[in-house]
Amino acid sequence: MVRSPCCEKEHTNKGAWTKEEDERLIRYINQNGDGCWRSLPKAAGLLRCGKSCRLRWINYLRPGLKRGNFSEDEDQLIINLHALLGNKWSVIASRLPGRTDNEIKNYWNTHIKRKLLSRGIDPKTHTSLNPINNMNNNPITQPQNSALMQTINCASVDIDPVTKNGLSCKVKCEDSPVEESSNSSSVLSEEALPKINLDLSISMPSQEADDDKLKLEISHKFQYQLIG
DNA sequence: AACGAGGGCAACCGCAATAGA
DNA sequence: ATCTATTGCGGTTGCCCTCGT
Repeated sequence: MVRSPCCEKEHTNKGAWTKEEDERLIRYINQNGDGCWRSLPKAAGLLRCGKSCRLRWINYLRPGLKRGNFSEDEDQLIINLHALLGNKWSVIASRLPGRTDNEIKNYWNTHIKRKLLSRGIDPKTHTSLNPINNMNNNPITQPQNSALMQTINCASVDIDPVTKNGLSCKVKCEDSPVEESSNSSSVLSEEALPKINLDLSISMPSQEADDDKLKLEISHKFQYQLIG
């Protein structure tokens, strides 16, 4: 199937937005609301592609955006959520009011990655760059017999009542006395969050599978269990 | 003061997901 | 159920600014 271009490329501006373009976009959305991005540029009198308008509005113009430096709490929250969700920037952004996925993605790539590396932590897997530490401290990524099915008991999961996403959870491997907690500081109060108990069965991938794949599988299983 | 390197970030691109006809 | 249009997401690019030499 041949996809049609999202806009007439010959007649659209590219690059940095001017003050006048910003004002036009804000004025139009204030009057008519956002959405229907494809027809918006023409209606608003902008020589921009709809995607460009959407991006500009979502990332810079819409009200309620924080801008400015990230706090230490936000740093930690991003790290925790990334450990749980991976590069799901839009989901991570939904947990940080006033921050956009693009902003968080940029911040991750320019600041947090380096910060974790300086602490000897692999930003991709969130495990120690020293393999000996991983063997001792991380039961989830610890190599297992690939023929076995390992059961991980999920003691409690905090659920966001709006998104139905799990915010944090405690998991414990059956054969491990150590309780691992993915500690994410929640915006919502503890009392506001209903708790559920569930059991997770996760089939451990073969030893040559990388940690990313494993995390993804776990994350997907969580989502499946919570929604289902 | 001039220049180059590196970092930060806004914006673009391509693809996947979703909506709706 | 299928096809097409549209939206949304994540990766990448490229410009601009700052800092070191």
